[in-house]
Amino acid sequence: MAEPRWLSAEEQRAWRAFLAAAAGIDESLDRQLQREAGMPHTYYQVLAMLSESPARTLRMSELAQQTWSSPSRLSHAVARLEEKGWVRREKHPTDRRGALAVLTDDGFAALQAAAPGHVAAVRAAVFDRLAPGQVAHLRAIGERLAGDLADDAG
Amino acid sequence: MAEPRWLSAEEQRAWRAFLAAAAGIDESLDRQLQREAGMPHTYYQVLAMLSESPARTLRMSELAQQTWSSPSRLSHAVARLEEKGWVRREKHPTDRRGALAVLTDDGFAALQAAAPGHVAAVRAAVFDRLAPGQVAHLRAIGERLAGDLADDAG
DNA sequence: CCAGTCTGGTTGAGACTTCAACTAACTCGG
DNA sequence: CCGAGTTAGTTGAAGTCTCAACCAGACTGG
Repeated sequence: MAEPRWLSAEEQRAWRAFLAAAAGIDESLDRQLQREAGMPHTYYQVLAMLSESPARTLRMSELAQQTWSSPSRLSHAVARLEEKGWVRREKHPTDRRGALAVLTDDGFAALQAAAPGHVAAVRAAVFDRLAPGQVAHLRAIGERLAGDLADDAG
Repeated sequence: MAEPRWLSAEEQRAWRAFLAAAAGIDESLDRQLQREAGMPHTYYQVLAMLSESPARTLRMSELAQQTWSSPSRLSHAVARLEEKGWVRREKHPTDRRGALAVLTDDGFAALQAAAPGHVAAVRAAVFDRLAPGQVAHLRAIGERLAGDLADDAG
């Protein structure tokens, strides 16, 4: 275990700025959605992904990947959304282990009702604050950081 | 309530990339710290901020601001850290409402033990993946997004 | 000095997430 | 066809976070 490579001053500043930004954005979006739509941001993402999928249906495992959530988290989330009548579970037609999540009409309506406020919040928290060229920078950086981390056995 | 300004295709891509990146980083750091140091990332930040403060002491309200956490969250966190013997509460000398959080020697030791693994994880998740100029971009973007959101009464 | 208000901080309940354990079903070699 | 290993998904307990309610001390105007 050699001396670790600490962050440079420039990296430190970038890192803290990122942490502050991420915390602020997260909190602001979660609050807005909770207040106006009665759901956390993660649940909104579930509904949004389903709404864009063919037949508004997605297999649990795919939905989990697309919302960057663990199987367990998604399972709990779908259970909650089912109670609200926004999502319904169906059996997978060929793989009998599988489960499908289907967005109900009520769920679609809830999503539509929540969407305008949510985009407005995203604009307020992010895009209204960026200088013109920075959207492209953000995308480039995001895409580099988004790849899967192979977890090295520490 | 006019027609909302939806995100452009470019904004959409940037937004999704950001969400994926933030989710991935968060999960990876939280896991590493939980595994190797027995604490979540938020608690690490508390210890880190205290360690950099004069007398390793900070008023609760300031500590909350510096870790971007609500008073309630911080209060719970400090309670937990107190159980572990890593932080101690003291009374504020002049403002009798106030409370101070003090990093104990054990807490400092725990932080030192956790730090190398944590920086390594930050490097792996962030800085090792960025192209040379992108650290500056990340900082610039982060600083713009970090400012407080005045919450408009929706 | 006192009432009203504001600020600092804590608390408990409920909601969400994680982790580990588990069931069920698919797959593959023999 | 059987058994081992893998994949899909769920569950319950424990941990963390949010929200609203709350207490206590500080400040302000009369």
